[in-house]
Amino acid sequence: MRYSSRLTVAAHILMCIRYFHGKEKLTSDFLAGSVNVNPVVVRNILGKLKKAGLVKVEAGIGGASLARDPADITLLDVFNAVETDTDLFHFHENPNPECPVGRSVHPVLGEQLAGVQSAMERHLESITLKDLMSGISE
Amino acid sequence: MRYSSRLTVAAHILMCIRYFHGKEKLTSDFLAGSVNVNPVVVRNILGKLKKAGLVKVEAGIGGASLARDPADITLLDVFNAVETDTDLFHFHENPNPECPVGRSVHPVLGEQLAGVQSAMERHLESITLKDLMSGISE
DNA sequence: TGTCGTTGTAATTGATAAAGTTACAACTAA
DNA sequence: TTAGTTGTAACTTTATCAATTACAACGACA
Repeated sequence: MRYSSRLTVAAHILMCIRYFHGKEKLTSDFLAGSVNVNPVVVRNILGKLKKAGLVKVEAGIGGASLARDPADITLLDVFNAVETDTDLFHFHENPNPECPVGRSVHPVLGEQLAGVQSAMERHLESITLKDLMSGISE
Repeated sequence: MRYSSRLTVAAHILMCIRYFHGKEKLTSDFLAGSVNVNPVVVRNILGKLKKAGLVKVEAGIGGASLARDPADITLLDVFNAVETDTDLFHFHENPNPECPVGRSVHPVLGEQLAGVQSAMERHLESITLKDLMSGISE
C-alpha cells in the first residue's frame, strides 16, 4: 500500500484554482469537471486545504481561491494537509523482545527510515505551486 | 495508503539471518518467532528475497542464508524485492482533456514527483544491512 | 422573506490490498 | 520410507480509498 491519490488530486485542484481565477466561478462542481472525480471528493479535499490555510472557500455563495501566493505553497504543505498518515513505512507490531534482533529492530530501522522520510519531505518542500503552473500552456 | 510493512519485516528477517548465522537453523518457523508473524508470511517474503538474489534457501532441509555480503545489500534492494508497486504517488485516472490544466497535470506533476521518488530511492540505497547490524547489541 | 445554488458532512457501498491462517504437494537428509 | 521443511494456493478478516446519496447550513438576491 502506498499513498492515496489525494496529493495529486489536491495539486490538480490548486492548479485549477490558480489557472481559472477571475475567469470562472470555482465551485466544487466545476473543479470536479476538470479533475474528473465526484464533487464530494473535491469538497472534502478543499476542506482539508482550507483547514491548512492554503485556500479560502465561500460557503453558501460558492467558489474557492488561494489563500497564499503560489510561490508560498509547497507540495509538502499539500501533502501534510491531505494525507492522514504521513508515515512512509510501517512496522509490524510486537516483535519478540526475547530475541536480540527483535528487541532492536524498531529503534535501529526507525532511525534509518526517518532519514528516508525526511529526504522525501525536503524534496516535496522544494516544489511550489508556482513551479507547477509554469508547466501549463496558455 | 502507504507502503506495506513488508520492507521492515524483510529487513528484520535479513538481520536475523545475519545475526544467528551458524548458531541456529534458520527455518521459517524460527524466523517467524523473532518477527512474531505467521511462518507463511516469512516464507513468502523469503521467496521474494531469494528471487532477487539476496538470500539462499534450502528446500527440503530448511534454512536460509545471505547470498551477498551485508555491505552489498541495500534497503533499496530489499524494497524492490518485496514491494509490488514501488510508485510513491498515484494519479487519478482520466482527467478532463478539454481542460488545459487537466491535460497537463500528469506530465507536469509526474516529472516533479519522479524527482521525489528518486530522492527516496537514493536514500534507501545508501543504507546497507551492515549499517543496520551495527545497531544490534551483542 | 423565501428561494436557489452551494458548501459541509455523515452514511453507505464497492473495490482493492494487506496480513493471518489452513492445507497440502514437493523436496531433502537420514 | 519417514520426518521436517519449503513453496504455493486458497480463504478470511480487516482496513482504506473513492464514489455516491442524502441532507442540513449558509449566503446572495429577486
